[in-house]
Amino acid sequence: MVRETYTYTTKNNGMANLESVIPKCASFSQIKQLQAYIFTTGTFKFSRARSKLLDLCAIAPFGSLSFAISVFRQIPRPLTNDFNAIIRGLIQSPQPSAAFAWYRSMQRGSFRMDALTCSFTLKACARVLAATESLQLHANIIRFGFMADALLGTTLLDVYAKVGNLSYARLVFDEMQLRDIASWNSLIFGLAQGSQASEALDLFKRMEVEGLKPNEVTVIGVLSACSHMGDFKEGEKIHGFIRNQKLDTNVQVCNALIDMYANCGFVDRAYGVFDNMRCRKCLVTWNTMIMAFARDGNGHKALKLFEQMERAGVQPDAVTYLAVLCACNHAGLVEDGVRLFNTMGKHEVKPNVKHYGSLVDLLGRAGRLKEAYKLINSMSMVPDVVLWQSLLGACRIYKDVEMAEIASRNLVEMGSNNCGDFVLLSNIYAAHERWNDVGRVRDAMKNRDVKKVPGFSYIEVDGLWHKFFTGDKSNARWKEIYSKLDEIGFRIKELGYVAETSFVLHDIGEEEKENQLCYHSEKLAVAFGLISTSEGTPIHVIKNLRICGDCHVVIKLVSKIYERQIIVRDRVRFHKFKDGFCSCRDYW
DNA sequence: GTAGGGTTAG
Repeated sequence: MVRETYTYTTKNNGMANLESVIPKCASFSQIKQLQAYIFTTGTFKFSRARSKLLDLCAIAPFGSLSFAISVFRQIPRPLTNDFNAIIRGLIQSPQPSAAFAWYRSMQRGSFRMDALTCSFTLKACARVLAATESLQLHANIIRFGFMADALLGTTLLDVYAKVGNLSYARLVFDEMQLRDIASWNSLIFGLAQGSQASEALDLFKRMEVEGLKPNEVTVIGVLSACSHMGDFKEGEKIHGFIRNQKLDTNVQVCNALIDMYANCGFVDRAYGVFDNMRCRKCLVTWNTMIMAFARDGNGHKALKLFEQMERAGVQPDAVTYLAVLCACNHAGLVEDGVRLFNTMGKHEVKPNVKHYGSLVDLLGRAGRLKEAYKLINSMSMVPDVVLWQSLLGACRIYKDVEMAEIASRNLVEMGSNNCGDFVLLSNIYAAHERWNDVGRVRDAMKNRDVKKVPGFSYIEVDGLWHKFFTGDKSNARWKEIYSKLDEIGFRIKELGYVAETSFVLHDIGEEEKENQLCYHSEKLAVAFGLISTSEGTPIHVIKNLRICGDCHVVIKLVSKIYERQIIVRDRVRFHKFKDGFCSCRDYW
C-alpha cells in the first residue's frame, strides 16, 4: 500500500506553503493529514486555510461531507466561509435540503451572510425544486442589498426557472441592472424547458435586436426550444447562424442540432449532422442519434449504430440501453430486445425501472404476458406506474382479464388516478362482455374523480402556430375545418371505415362517441393542414399525448385519399403516414 | 476575510 504523505515546512512562510498545498490534495487521507496538522499546530484559528480545507473536504471527488461537518463543529467561532463550504457541499449531497437548516442557523446566530451563501443555498433549492424557499431567499437577497450582483441574479433567475416559477424568472431578469450573456442564456433555457418554447425564441430574437452576440450555450438553448416545438423552420435558421459563427465545432451544439432535426421529424437531416461532424463525437452524440432512429421506428438502423458505437470504443451507458430497447420496442424486435437487456451487466450498466419498463412493454406487446409479469416480480426495485400501465395495455391487446386485474390492482394501490388505466380495464371487460364489471369500473371512475390530461395538437402554417383541443372551435377557419372533416368522414366510410368508439373515454351514447372521435385534436390539425397548405406537401402535426387508435386509422386513410404525407409526432414516437400505411406498422 | 459563485446537449 502506498502511503501518501506530505512534508510540511514550519518556517515563517508556513502559512503560505500550507495554502498552496491544500489544492494539491489528491485523496481523502491527505486531507485528513492536513487537517491533523492544522489542528496540532494551532493553525486552525487561521480561518483562510481552515475554510479552504473545509471546501475541499466537503465536495467530490474524494471529500467527505460528514468529516467536514465534524471539523466544522470544532470551530469555536465559524466564519461565513466555513458555513459556505458546508452549504456548498450539501448541494451535491443526497440531502440538499439540509442546506436550508444551515442557512437558518446562520440567520439565527447572526452570522454574516454573503452573496455566496445565498448562491449556494439557491442551488440547493434548484436541486430539490423548493419553490417556497427560493422566494424566501429572494426576499433576503433584496434585504441584504445583493441584487446588484449579476452572478447572483443569474443564479436566482435560473433557480426560479428550474423550480417552475417562470414569471418570477422573467421578473428577476427584467429587473437586473446588469445582464450578461449567461443571464440571457439562463432565461432562454428556462423558457425552453418550461413549455414556453416560443417565448424562448422571442428572447433569442430580442438578443439580436439589442446587439448581443449569442454564444454556443445560447444556440443550444434555442435549438432545444425548436426541438420541443418541432419548429423546423426556426431550427434551420439557427443552423445557418451556427455555421456562420463557426459554432459547429462544439460537440454539444452538434448534439443539440441532431436532437432538433430528429424531433422535427427529419431523421435524415439529423444523420447528416451526425455524419459530417468536424468535432469528436461523444457518448451523448451516439445516444441522441440512436434515440432519433428509435423514435422514427427505424430499429435496425438504431441497432446498427449501436454496434458501430461499440466498435468505436465508446462505452454505452444507461441512456444508450434505454434508446436501443426503445428501438426494439418501436420496431417489434423482441428477441433483440431481450438479448440486449441481458448484455447490460457486461457493460456494467445496472438496469433501472425504465429499462424494465421497456422490456415489459416489449414482451407484453409480443403476447408474452406471463414472462413480462415474471420479470416484474424479479425486479429488485419497486415497479413504477408506467410499468403496470404497459402490462395493462398489453392485456388489452391480448384480452387477458386475469393479468389486467393484477395490473389494475397495483395501479390503484399506487394511487394512480389515470383515466386511461380505467378505460383499458373497462375495455378488457367489455371484450369479454362482462358488463357488470364494466359498470363497476365506470362507477369507480366517478367516485374517484379520475384525472384526464387534455390532449392537444398543433401545426405550423406560414410561420404561424395553430393549436387545437378536442372539439375546438377557436380557430378563425373552424367552419372550413369541420366541413373538411365531414368530407373526410364521408370518403373514408366509402372505403369501409367504421369508428372504433372504445377510444372514447366518456360515458355517453354511441353516436355521440363517434362525434367526439371525429373532432379529436389531431384530426382537427390534419384537416386544417389539408385546407391551408398546397396539394402534395407534407403535413407535420405534433401532439402532446399518444395518438388515439381511431385517429391512427383515419389518418392512414387520409394519407391515401388526399395523397399527402402526414407526419405526427406524439408523446412517444413519430408516425409517418403515406399511401394508407404508417411507419409504425400499427405496432406502437 | 486576495478569491470563490451564475448559463450547456440525450
